[in-house]
Amino acid sequence: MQTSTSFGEIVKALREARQLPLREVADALQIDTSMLGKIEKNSRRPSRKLIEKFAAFFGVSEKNLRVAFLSDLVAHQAMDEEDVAGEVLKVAEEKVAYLKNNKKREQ
Amino acid sequence: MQTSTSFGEIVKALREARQLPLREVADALQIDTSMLGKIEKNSRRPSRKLIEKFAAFFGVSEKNLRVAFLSDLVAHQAMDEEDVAGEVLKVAEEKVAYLKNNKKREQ
DNA sequence: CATGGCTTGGACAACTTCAGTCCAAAACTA
DNA sequence: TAGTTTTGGACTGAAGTTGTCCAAGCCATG
Repeated sequence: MQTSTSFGEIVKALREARQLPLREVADALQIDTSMLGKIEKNSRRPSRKLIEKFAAFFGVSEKNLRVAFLSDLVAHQAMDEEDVAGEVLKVAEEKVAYLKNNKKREQ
Repeated sequence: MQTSTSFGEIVKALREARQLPLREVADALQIDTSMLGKIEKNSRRPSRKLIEKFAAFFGVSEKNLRVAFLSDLVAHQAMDEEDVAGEVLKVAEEKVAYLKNNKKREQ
């Protein structure tokens, strides 16, 4: 699997590998067929709960799915200012490190 | 200036370095005093237009302010799932590179 | 070509989120 | 104590989102 694969593409690939129609997967996850189709096209976002269901249903790592989903969001947010997207992510990393540190000390 | 400085902290530092009260800066930028106070506390987000005004008013790099602001957003979004925040940013970088590539080819 | 299931996407209502403002209380200064 | 600054609660209107319903398009197979 490529790393630059959107959450929707991953879910679609998993479904097609099992040769299941949207309807069946949607039923299993208790969502609308149309909703699932949109998630696969990245035009609707899965809730965290739904990501868990995907992981359970397809038997894949929930953590990986969460990373795939969140990195989509983050990447697109960074691309809001395309010219500085790379720098934004670099600085964000420093901030994350800083925030994690702070949290530790608060405990 | 530290790199892990929030947008609000930067703005506040700039204002205090000039010894200006919130009111004066707010008037210059044509926003509510309370709004500016909240922006300095990172509890309200500046619009892009406002970021431009900040840069112009304080005579600092607009790009730097945009990076500071967006990286705040991105860092906090990544921290929504603290346990995978680092990985999220790493994958997001790959996705950004990928998206930029795609855009180039489309031209 | 007709019937069936599959996929796609527009329209919509319910809901959530958020910027921006107003106002009053608290904090500070002189 | 008066005047100024800072803080934050409450609120409104605007914008965005979610999840669903429905209809049209698609593509197999009989």
